[in-house]
Amino acid sequence: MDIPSKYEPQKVENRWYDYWMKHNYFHSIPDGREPYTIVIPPPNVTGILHMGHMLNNTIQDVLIRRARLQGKNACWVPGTDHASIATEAKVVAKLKEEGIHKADLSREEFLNHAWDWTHEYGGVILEQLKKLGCSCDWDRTAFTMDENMSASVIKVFVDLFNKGMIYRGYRMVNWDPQAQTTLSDEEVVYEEKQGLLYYLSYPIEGSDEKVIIATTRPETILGDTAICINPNDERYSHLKGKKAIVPICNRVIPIITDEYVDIEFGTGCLKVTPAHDVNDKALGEKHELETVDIFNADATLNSFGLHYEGKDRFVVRKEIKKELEDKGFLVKTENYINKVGTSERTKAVIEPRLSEQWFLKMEDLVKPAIEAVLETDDINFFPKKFENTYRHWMENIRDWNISRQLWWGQQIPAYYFGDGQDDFVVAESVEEALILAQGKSNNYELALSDLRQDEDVVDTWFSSWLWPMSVFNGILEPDNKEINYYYPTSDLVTAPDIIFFWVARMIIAGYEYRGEKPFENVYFTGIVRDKERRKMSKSLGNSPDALKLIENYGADGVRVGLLLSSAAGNDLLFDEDLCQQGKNFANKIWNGFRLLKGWEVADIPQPEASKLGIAWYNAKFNHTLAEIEDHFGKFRISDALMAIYKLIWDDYSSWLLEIVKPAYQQPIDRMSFEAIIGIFENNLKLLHPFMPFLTEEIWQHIAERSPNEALVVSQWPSIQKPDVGLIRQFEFAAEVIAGIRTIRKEKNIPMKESLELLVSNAEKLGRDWDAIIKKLTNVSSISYVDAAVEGALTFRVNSNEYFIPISGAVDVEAEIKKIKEELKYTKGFLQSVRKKLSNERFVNNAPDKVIAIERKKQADAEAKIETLEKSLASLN
RNA sequence: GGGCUCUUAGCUCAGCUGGUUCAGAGCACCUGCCUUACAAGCAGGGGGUCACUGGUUCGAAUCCAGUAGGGCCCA
Repeated sequence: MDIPSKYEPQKVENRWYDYWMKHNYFHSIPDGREPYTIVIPPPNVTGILHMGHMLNNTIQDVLIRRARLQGKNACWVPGTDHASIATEAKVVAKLKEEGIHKADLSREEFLNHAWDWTHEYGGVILEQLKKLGCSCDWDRTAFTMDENMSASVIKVFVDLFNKGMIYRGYRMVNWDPQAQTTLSDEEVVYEEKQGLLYYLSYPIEGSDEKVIIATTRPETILGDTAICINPNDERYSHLKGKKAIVPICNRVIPIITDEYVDIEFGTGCLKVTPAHDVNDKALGEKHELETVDIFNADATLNSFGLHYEGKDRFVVRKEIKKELEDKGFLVKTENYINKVGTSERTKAVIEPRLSEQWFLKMEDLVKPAIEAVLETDDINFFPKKFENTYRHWMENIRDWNISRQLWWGQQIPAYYFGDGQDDFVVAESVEEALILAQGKSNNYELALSDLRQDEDVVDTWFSSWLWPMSVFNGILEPDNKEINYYYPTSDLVTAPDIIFFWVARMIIAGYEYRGEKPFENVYFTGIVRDKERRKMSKSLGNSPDALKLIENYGADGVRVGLLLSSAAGNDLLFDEDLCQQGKNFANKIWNGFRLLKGWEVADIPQPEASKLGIAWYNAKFNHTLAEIEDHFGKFRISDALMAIYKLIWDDYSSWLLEIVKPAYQQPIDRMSFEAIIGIFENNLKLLHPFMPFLTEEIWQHIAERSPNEALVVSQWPSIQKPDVGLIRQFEFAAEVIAGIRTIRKEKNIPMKESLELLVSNAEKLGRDWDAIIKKLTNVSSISYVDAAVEGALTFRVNSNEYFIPISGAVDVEAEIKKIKEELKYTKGFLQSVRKKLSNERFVNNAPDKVIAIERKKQADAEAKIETLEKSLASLN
């Protein structure tokens, strides 16, 4: 048959993915087998595949495919989340392009647009995952705004409210004026920005004196309601009890004292603006100050901004500087770098803003979640170092602001029936709300039309924290067959930057709603960076096109490239060369397969070399398999891959195939051939989780297979106890082979020219290895001698000495020099071992095992020195 | 400013509870080879005071303390 000499992934990948889908291999239903479950970290519904997704989902696919091969009931649930801020921002932008303003739409109209958008773009990323080879159970694809998912969110909200854990509060929140919504602390990114420190003078009422304050935000003076000084600051003690006049608006404000003020900072005088700064708000409450809010929702100034009304805060900053300067209030400015909070999503500068919000009390909820990770090890983090991060956050947790001033998401199920602070009820439906409201208000005339539902939606994470339960409908039907079978899930694979947003909260929700962990292990991947260690991002444009990579290197090549360099928990410095390495590997295996395919099989006796080679490989395979299992157990995915890579490239291709390969145009014996096919198939099984397409393609080429014999559902090899002695002997033989090759290379003796080998076999290596040595080095005969051979090139392996007589002059001087060098090194080594052994404290304190090892070192070195000295004597 | 973490070959990283897995891997590099499976390959080779300083120990890349320099998270 005609097989191309290069593997062509583009031609086979779609075909096998379709085949897998057609035969439903990825679909899971509960049965008697052990479940192995992963829920995908739902990507943003508007997202497209980027490097982080590729890494993350490749790892999940490796885990799930391996579990499937191990005979577990593997279930990988895919899906997306509705990402309220990001999606709403995109929809608003798109509508704007079409000349439609959100403000002109009703909630329903806007949501229709958002759903249209979701239906159009929502599936894109999931389709891309298929290109990568992800073996998700697509029948289970979920979306955080699916009907039952939303119903779960509402049910949980009502439940927590009824338990007294959700409350309304007037809080200083992180306000994103662009998205016009609140952000959690975790969604705020602090950036260093070059700004100015403005020194402003405020007149003191009834005197000519002035007081100078320093501020980074001069526009907020219009919201000032006090000046604060430190009571211990003698410079200002005479101002105590007096009043100051705010420039421009001429508001008369008290001068208060509080130790909060840092005497060293600025002038030691602080202007207090309770509506626009968290610390000032605290001061305001303590000293019962007035609160003057000068901003509109979009961060333009309101009527308190006087003649600046309607202008943006940054415009006002410039203009007010000029006005203050003109009127003589601006004393000076200094350059000042301050950390400014910005929105993770919109990049807008965050405005601290007083706002009415819904909060979830965290203090009690967090307790079982802390215990599970840090005390009982019910849940394991890989790498473990993230437990510290987790601990720090959990032990200092603050209440969760769960409301968002958006429309896209689950609308908060609170219904207002009056204007009073407490005139509301919380219920799963408006009908239930009405009954509750009638009772609460004692007004049985209340009608549905009297109820007004809260405008806000809940935070997207308030949906996704239920994900491991809600994808199995475990909230609405807590005792259904699926949730009972699949929950708790097995492994979660995610990036460390959402450890608080998501991982911690899922754990909290899991214990609250099922009394059980949501997953057993959490594997944190690294962050994908470019070669300069910069995080890959759209704005930097340093992220390669994921699909283009797959096109160029094949999905398998990209998967291998990503995994090879991603040690657990370390950031991955992505380099396209890595994908090239993956592609090369695919080609290597492909050609190994071509070699097998090209052989003619005959019923002839099995050569000794092949027999021994195969026995050795089986030992080596099992040895490596044990290593691989160990790596998987510790989530050392890249190490597992590297072990397989070396097994296939070095042990299988470079050694075994060369050992059994028949001479040109000669047939191979049937026994060896069948053994090699079996070996190759086992290799393919180990590799399948990493390179699913290539391995399935070759697997199906090897033999006609029925659908239930496909590689994707075959059986992971079980470990046999390896013959360690065989492995050690092979290593010795390999050193002999390398020795001969080195001599060929040094003396420029071509492979075609056969050599004679003589050996002084002090190590008593079995003669059965001779056949392999001869075959791989083109040695015509191996003879065993007791004394050194004159006129020969030599090399040593341990205390064995090898001689290669060659016609022509052997450089005796060079041989002597070589031996002397070896002798010198070995003697030095022996001396250090002897020193150790003659140290009484070492012998008394070191464990027996260590001493035995040292004794062996000593004996080996002594034997080697004897050999060296003998050969030296024979040369002289 | 607080917490966590890291520093090992040119690059990316292993190195578990101190002792032959102790100085390793892959890539890159150098030198030969177009040897009919594979030049996307084969064979061979060079390369590191384990950041620095001290301590504990019979013994330290590994444990402890300090110094310098990175990174992450939180304020």
